[in-house]
Formats: sequence, C-alpha cells, structure tokens
Amino acid sequence: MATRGRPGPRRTLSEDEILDAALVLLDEGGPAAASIRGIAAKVGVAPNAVYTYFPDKGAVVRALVEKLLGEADAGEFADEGKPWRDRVEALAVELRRRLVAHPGAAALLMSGPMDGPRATALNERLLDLLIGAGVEPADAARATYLLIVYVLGAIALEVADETGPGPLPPEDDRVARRRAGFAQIPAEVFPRSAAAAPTMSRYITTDQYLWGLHRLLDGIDPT
Amino acid sequence: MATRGRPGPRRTLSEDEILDAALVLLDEGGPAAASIRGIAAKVGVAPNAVYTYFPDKGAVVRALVEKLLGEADAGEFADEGKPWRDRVEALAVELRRRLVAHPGAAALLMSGPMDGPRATALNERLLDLLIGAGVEPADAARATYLLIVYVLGAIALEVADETGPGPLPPEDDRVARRRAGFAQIPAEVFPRSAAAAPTMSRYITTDQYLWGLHRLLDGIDPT
DNA sequence: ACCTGAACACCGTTCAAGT
DNA sequence: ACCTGAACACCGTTCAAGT
Repeated sequence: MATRGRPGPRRTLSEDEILDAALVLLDEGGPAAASIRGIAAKVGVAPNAVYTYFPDKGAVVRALVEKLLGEADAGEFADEGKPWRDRVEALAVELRRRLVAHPGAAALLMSGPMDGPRATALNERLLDLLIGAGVEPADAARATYLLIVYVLGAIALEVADETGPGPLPPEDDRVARRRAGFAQIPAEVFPRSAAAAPTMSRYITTDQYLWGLHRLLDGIDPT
Repeated sequence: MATRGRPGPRRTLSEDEILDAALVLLDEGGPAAASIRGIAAKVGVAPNAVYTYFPDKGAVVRALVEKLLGEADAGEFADEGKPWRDRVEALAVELRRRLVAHPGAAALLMSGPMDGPRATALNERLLDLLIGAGVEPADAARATYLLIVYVLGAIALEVADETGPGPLPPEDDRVARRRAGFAQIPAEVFPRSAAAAPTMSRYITTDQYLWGLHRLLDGIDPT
C-alpha cells in the first residue's frame, strides 16, 4: 500500500536505525540516556524528526521490546527431534542470554502489555511445543503463561539487581558482590536468610535459573 | 542517637507523609504524576524540601516499594497450624491483592534490587515455612527465590497490562477487554494461540495465578 | 536543621515553516 | 513527506539565603 503524493525530500532514517540508536544508548548510559533527544542526536537529526517515525516515546520503547523478543525467538529449540524439556530449556537460556546482554532494555520488558506480534509468536511456539509433548491444550495455555512469567520475571529481577549503566559484569563478579551484600544480613533478626546467604548469592546464576525452570516443568510434565 | 545542635525551625513533614503522597499520586495519575515536584505540591512544600528527607528520587521509589512489600508481609499465612501449602497460598494471594491495589506502584517493584529489610523479611518468612515443611535448607532457599520470582513476575505482568492511570478495573472487565484483544489474533499465522484465546484471556485472574503457584509447589513439594 | 526562591541542565511534545 | 528552529510546559537537582 504505497502512499500517494510526492515521496518527500528524502528519508534519512528508518525505524530500525532509531531502535538501534536507542538500544546503544540504553546499553551505554542506562534509561536516562535513551531520551528522544539523545536518540535524535545519535542519528543526526533534530529531536522532533523522530516523531516522523514513531508517534511518541512509548511507541519507541514498545517497538524496541518487541524487537528484542523477536530476536530471541529463534535457535535450536525449534529442533523437533529433541526432547521437549530440552527444547524449552534451550529457549529459556537463549532468551536470558539475549536479554541480559541489554540490561537497560530488559528492564523495560514488563513496562507494558505483551501483546505485540513477536510476543504472540513466542506464545505460539511454546504452546505448540507443549501440546506436542502431550499436555492438554487448556493446560498448555496456562503452562505457557507460567513459563513466560517465570522466564521474564527471573530476567527482570536479575537485571534489576544491577544499578548503573554499562554492560552486565561477568556472572562470577555479580555473585561475589551479592555475597558481600548478603553477608550484612543480621543473623539475630533473619537467621534462616543469614544461613542461606551462600545459596542466595547464586540466585542470579544460570544453574539457579535452570533449577527453577525444571521445578516448574516438573509441575507441568504430563507423564 | 539524637543529633546535636538546635532542632531547627520545625519539621513540617515526615518520610511517611512523602511516601503516602507519592502513592496517592501514583494511584491517581500514574508514574508521570509521581514527580518530586508533584509530591512537594501535594504536601505543601517547595520541591527541594523533599531532599531534606530523601537524597534523591530513587530513594523515594525504593522506600515506597519497601513499604508496600512490608505491608503485604502479614496475615493468616503466619498460622503455623495450617498446612504449608495453604500458608504459601495465603501469602501469595495477600501480596497480589495489596500490590494490584496500587498498579502504578507495583510497576516499580522490579525497577531495583530487592535488598531492603522488608524484602529480606519476606525471604525469611518463606524460608522458615519451607524448611518447616521438610524441604532441605539449600533447596528451600532456591524454592523461596522461585516463589518470589513467580509472584512478583505474575503481578508485574498483570499490572503491565493496564495502560493508563487510575485504579485497576474489576477482574471481569479486564478479562473481557483481553478477550476482545485476543480475538484479533490471526488464526492462519498463530493457530494455537487463536484457539487458546479464551483460556489466555483469563491469565490475569486469581485462579490462573493460583494454578501456576500450585504447579510450582508440585515441583517443590518434598513429599 | 529545615525550608525557600531562583536557577541550571535537562526532558517530551507541538507548531509553523521550509523543501 | 520529511525535516528544522523555536517554543511550551514540564522534569530532577543544586545553591545561596533565610529562620
């Protein structure tokens, strides 16, 4: 559906260039840096030129979240030859890997409804996989949502732990910093938590993430 | 530890008054309304007077989240006579009820690390409960985190679904609105999702929330 | 110690104008 | 159609001053 009328002087930008600029700013400087004015400066136009491509800032954020979700929706979990648990695990790991690479953007994940086409595609993939595994369709729908809540919740909590801008430090460093924090818990007031501090400091690791995922799959497993 | 020197002209405010004002603004006008300037106007001081009580806006938000978490950490789930599953359920329901009553504030839940005293108290309570139920301490720590991820993730996704300011409409209305939205899913592209639309529209209900919680408890249950 | 007025360096967004 | 300059109504935060 080509629009009528003259094509205009030129189209110096594209939606994707704007989203890429927003993501880079988010990665480098955190949420404050990803302003409309910052994005415009990054791509070399006046601030209000952005409004030619997106109606408002919320639309930019929504499009960025969608784009990130879409990029994660691919990979080995599509291999129908593998056991369904392995495929779910592959998807969960891939989603986490991609989103944690952009902590500033990942923090925006749950800032709006998940109703875009990419989110629906993710839902569809998981639904299909679970039904293929023998889960009753109605239960598969609920289980899909449960999985999405867990995966996105775990990722959101993980990146929420990181304060400033810049990329996420290596897992080991983050665990060490948490351990130092948990060491401050007063054992007189919170004896259980103080005793569990070594375990708690590993919450943000891949193995805790997978442990949780499998406890959840245990509750879903139709066999 | 009383501070030395003269007491000052007067202390017209308290931390709690500021947090209450912030919560009311958040409830009525959404995140944009809960500005430092808005809060100051609401409590009748100049904008910068707020900085006598909190070092910056982030501290106000963190304190508000902590306060909300603390308020939810109470109730019947403390009854040690009841089965542990019922107690976890009571806590989960209470947390959701209280947080969903303030959707604007609930959206801030995962915007920072959960390391305050109220969050630790919640952790302690759950840990104690699970260990009392016979779960191995190391597993209990992991299970506690799993439960927190699920509960907060589900609540965050639920309130993310609501766009504007004002209180959350009744559950029935929200379900109806979602059903209308899901009805738009193209069945040719997403056959599974389109077929599951009636189930999906109920994701934000109490029974789906509890269903997910119990699938998760099934994976944790030591018996 | 606590509060105020004024200012600084930002925002998102709109509008009229240019091509 | 697309972009610009200028402006509007906001932000969070700081500073010097008052009591």
